Amino acid sequence: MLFSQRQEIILSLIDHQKVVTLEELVQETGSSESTIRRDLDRLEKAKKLKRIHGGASRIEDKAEEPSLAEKNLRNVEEKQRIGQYAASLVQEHECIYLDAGTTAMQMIPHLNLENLIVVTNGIQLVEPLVEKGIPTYLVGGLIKPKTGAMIGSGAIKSLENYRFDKCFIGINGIHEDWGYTTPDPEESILKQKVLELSQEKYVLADPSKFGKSSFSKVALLEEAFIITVKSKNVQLASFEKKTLVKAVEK
Amino acid sequence: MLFSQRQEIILSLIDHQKVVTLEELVQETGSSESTIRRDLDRLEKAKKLKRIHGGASRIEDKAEEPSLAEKNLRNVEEKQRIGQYAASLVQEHECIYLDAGTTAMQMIPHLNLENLIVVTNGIQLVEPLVEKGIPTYLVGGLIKPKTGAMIGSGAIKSLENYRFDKCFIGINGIHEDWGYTTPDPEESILKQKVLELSQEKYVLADPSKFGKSSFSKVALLEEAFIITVKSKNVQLASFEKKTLVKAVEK
DNA sequence: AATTATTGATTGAAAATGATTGTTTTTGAA
DNA sequence: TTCAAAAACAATCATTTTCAATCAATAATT
Repeated sequence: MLFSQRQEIILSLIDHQKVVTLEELVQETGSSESTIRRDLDRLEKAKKLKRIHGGASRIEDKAEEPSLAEKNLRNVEEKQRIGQYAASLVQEHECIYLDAGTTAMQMIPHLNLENLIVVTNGIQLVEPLVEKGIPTYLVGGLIKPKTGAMIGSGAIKSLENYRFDKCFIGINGIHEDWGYTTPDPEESILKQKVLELSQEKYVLADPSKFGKSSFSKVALLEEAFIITVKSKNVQLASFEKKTLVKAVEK
Repeated sequence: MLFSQRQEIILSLIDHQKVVTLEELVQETGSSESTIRRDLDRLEKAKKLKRIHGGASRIEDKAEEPSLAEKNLRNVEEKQRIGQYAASLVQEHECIYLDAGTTAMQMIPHLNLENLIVVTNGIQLVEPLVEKGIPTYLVGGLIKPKTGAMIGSGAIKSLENYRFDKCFIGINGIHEDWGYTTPDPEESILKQKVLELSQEKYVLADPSKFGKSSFSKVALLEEAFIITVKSKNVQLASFEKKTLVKAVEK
């Protein structure tokens, strides 16, 4: 059996059950213990999993899971800058959509406007919004346990009651050819619907998202504007040909 | 069994019930006492829990303030009893509605069923539900800042996608003549809709609600069953003439 | 054919486990 | 309160499991 086949088995098992024993993997692949160990070594170096005594476990890219609460504290500063700029685009009397996730959440502290209405699908955004005194609508639907985002057909249906002046959505990958992508198809559909319902469309993404592409396609580059921060590691020229890109200073 | 698997069991138990005995953990994991002790040592060093004589307890990080809903700590014990009994009425494969508010929330710890689906309009209920692994749908709509409940026409519309085997709603006043009442007309309409969509209808109310009536009428007494606790201050006879009343022991 | 990469088996070392020990803490009856 | 029995504890040991390192055999590449 080829390494890539085994890798697939290993990662899929880990993905489904969080931890997997060496023995299970030997069973499942028919390979020897030594081989599996070597595979695990490689996959650990590639940061695809974490080796533990007796097997391997899923990589928890965040230090700890504070239940549903705020996590993903990576690139906070960048996200704050993006959020600040994005918030400056919003004007009084507008109705805007904020996507679930940390990036759009960073806009909230800077939303100092009267007569603003916010719609979101992220439970985490509700509390800061309400505390700011902003009238907030939450999209209904099934709750995605990991992220506290609303998804599913109920959420889509729920969305159709609204129209937005502007929407601000987060994204996992921005690729020159493949456009905006995200890992969860359910979320992808929702984002598409939001874009459809909005006059002005903004995608918020820190530089780490550029050049990457994820499983599920949301939209083409030209279908939304991009807000990001300047970074020497990312060449924006090719993206700027297709859409408006605002890169704020660090 | 691998350490990480045990860790998960241990932490989840502690998370749910605050303290856990060594014996319980031995039972639950099938590992020996020695092993569990060592696990607890490790987890204590990692600040994931606090060891106590006989087991371990949750680490009380800091004052968890619910800011959005200053939790109504009145009559907690009574509400717990009511919640416990109400939860015992729920069966597998059912789809139930839980009203926003502390009383219905008290049902959650006792909802130990497989294949249960919960719909709620209370944001506060989401986290405990999700942590229990219960598939949860949140009604969409406008958020009522004080209570974190979803209200308004959007919520009503959002509700119409569902049908419930049972619903459990909280109420502010139960009056012999005026029936069930609540102060907020918006909430009242929502509760009416929920009752309409449910097969079996339960109103949860501690004894302080009896004989009172509030601004907005939800339904007549006979339109729902009542779950409360026994109290010498309340004469239930007149209510029992009109509907089924279950008064659990204190 | 020679070289390189991958594999499975073997080895002693390291880690984890369960049982046992004697000690400390808790409990409850005097 | 005091004291003895019971329960829970940390420390230690022998056993089992898992580990990394090494080696020879096989497959792929040059």
